[in-house]
Amino acid sequence: VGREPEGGWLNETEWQAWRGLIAFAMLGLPELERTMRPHGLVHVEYGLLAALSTRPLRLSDLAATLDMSQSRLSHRMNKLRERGLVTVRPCAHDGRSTIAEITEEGRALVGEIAPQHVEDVRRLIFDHLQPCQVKALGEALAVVADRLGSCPSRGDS
Amino acid sequence: VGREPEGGWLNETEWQAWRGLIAFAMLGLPELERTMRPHGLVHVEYGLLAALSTRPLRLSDLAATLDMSQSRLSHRMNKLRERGLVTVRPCAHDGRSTIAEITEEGRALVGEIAPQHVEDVRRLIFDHLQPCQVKALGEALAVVADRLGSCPSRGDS
DNA sequence: CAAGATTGAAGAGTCAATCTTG
DNA sequence: CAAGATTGACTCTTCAATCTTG
Repeated sequence: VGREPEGGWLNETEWQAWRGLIAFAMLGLPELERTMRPHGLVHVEYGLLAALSTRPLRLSDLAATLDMSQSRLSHRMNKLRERGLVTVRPCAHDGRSTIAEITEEGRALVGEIAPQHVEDVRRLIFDHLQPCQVKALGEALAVVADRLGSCPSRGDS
Repeated sequence: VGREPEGGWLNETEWQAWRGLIAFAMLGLPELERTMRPHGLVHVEYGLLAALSTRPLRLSDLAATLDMSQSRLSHRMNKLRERGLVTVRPCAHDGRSTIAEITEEGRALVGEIAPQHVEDVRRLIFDHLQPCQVKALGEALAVVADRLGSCPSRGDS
């Protein structure tokens, strides 16, 4: 925002909360990216591998899980496929769908990165909070997820 | 993250909080961008104009205020200058510095966008929270901001 | 026609290199 | 040499257009 020109449309408390969210976006997220970069990944690619490490997934479901557009997913999957971290095969039941699966190399990379990533998340956020604060944070932000998760405003094109 | 492969390195509560933060990044921020796009701006450019609407600023200070790298600022300022939304002049006291100032057109654009932006922020976050939740959110995230704001890990190149 | 998926172009962000002034 | 600032190359994201299958 920038502290609105003509007085405050957000009160002092709201302003602090908003500043915190923007700080997370402008400082916290780049910090996560810095951990991924030496491994040749961006954060969302790690998310894809982590999701696939549980079980193979339709590309559509994968995109929905990570709140990505299909085209964004497609570009990321191209890279991951070229690096041999995932494989892709047509779905047996629906010729339109594609199933993505993680490879052994992909699984190994996730295993290598995961501890660093969790440590990042702790160092960035949770090391500084009391359990009750974590709870409050989660409950407050759950609204965002619920509200936006079921919104018509998304979609690829 | 993606719910780590081998069990939970984050407990249930932390997981919910983390999910909320990522949801904000993956759903909330793009929503803000969608409001800016019809005006030919990205969110951070609006932030720059909003900051400059208070008073002229050295580019360095502007970058620090918005937690941007100098090169990122430079690229954005090129665009804003070409569109006539800001002007730039050398600093009188230090030949290395540059002072940025908003133009009348820039000020008008901020005035046009600001109400929509504030409404976005309310609709996304604060309309759904009790005052005490806003307070808790702000206090929890203030730690993040403080912690990351004074970190050695940043810098342009 | 709708759903799943891919592609290419344009805009934005990051990094490294560079330039100038103190 | 350090600080302020700029540039170019490369990568990532978005959007619109397209293709295929149900």
